[in-house]
Amino acid sequence: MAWSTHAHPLVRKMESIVVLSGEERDALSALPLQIQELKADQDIVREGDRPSRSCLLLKGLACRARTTAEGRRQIFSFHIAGEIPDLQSLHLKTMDHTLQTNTPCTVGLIQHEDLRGLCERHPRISSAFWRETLIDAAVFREWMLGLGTKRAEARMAHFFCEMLVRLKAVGLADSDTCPLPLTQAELGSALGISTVHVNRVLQELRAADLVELTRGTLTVKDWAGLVRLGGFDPTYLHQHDRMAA
Amino acid sequence: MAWSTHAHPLVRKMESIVVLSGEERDALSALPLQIQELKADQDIVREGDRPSRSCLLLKGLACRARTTAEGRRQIFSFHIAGEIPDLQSLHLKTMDHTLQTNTPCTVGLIQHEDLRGLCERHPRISSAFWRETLIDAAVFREWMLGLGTKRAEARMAHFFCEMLVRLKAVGLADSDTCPLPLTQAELGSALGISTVHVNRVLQELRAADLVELTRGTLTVKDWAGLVRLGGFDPTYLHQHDRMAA
DNA sequence: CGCCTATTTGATCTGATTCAAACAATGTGG
DNA sequence: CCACATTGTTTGAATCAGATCAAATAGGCG
Repeated sequence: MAWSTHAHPLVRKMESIVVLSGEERDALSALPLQIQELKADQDIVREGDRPSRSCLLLKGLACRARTTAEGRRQIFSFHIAGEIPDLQSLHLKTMDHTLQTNTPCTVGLIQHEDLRGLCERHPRISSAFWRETLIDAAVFREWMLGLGTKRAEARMAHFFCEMLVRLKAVGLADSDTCPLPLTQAELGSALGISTVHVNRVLQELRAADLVELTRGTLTVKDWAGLVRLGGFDPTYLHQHDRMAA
Repeated sequence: MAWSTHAHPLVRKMESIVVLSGEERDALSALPLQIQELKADQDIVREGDRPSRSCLLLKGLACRARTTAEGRRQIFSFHIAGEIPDLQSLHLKTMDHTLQTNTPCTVGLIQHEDLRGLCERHPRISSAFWRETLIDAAVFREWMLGLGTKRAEARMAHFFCEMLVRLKAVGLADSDTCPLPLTQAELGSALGISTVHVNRVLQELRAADLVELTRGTLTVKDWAGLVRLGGFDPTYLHQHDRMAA
């Protein structure tokens, strides 16, 4: 049964994307992982690095970000268990941004040569990885749309929608609440607004009885309202056009 | 000699990324293309479509964009000859944005099955395609950084730098001038600023003797100054970490 | 020429930033 | 267990980048 939850987080994640054969599942499980425990706010790979391995996130929240010469930071994406946020380094030698933890994390480092071998022997796994990076890009575009065209409340609402949907997809959220252990400053860096403004917008959303965000937990009180305000349409996450076997 | 300019635009583009064997070159040249001539401002693939082929741009300027429910448009990227802007549709069934022409274009449509066959038989071509989509994503991130953290002048300066560098890389620009047939409205949709503001910022850049932009031609008069203003660092274009043979 | 589209200019308004300070939590060492 | 330091949140006031609205001007082009 291709749908079984599997102990290995990578297998579980892949099965949410593509139907795996037993052999493929085994190959994924057999990937040598160098497990590492990281504290919060630590860099995993830095801009300019030329890494020889990629990082499978096993536990915790991480993000990709870059800082301007003027010291302004933009967070590009957040990443949760099962994802390989720097899979791109398999094909792009030099990191053009930094991958860092937001919370304490457990990661499994995978040698690029192992990944390459896996991709050679299992073209459909290769395609699935490729696909993952394409979805990343789709999320970037969606955020761009927000940054370029929407005001702060809409961006924040959209962001909450996205995180809830993504976390639900991997079983890390129930229908209306999920962990979201971010400071308002981090939220601001992701949404492209100042910390002060994050605070005020958050109060608005609270006052409108759309969401509650306290001590690292997001509670959605009015999903339909949040979706409307954020202009959220989950198509871009491509969760439901799974590839055939 | 792997470096020769090749008649086939796709081969030329690929050779700027990866060193090709003769066999690989032949396989690329042999791809069946359905040539099509398009007028300016025409949709090539639309949001929601489920295309069975991808579009190789042979001539002209195209862009990917999406429009908000409120009618605001964000351009995500521009594409030039040799690129396959919707290569992603090979692995993401449903289009989450629209690909459209900015100028009259010549395109060559490639069946997905042909691309898949090519990728199966030539894993290094597959990797190079993957890599292309990863560079796309890197460009998205760079634009996000601009949208989220930089002011209008810097964004515009950065954009001009990027276009000049990219066009130079495929021989469509000389050292300080390149075609850039965009209206100020289109420029605004890309940079996330209003048309009126585009005009004013453009005047500033002109007054500072950084660039000239007239009748579809960009002339850079002070490259160093433009780079400084835009905070432009071409690393993210990954032009120089070409993959080995 | 007259039409349409693109550019330019001016005046006004507003979402969001900045600066500054108060306040609340959370954690640390004595 | 409290005092203190640190980090995160909240509030207020002033300012600004850029949007919006409206109208004038300038180019193409059939």
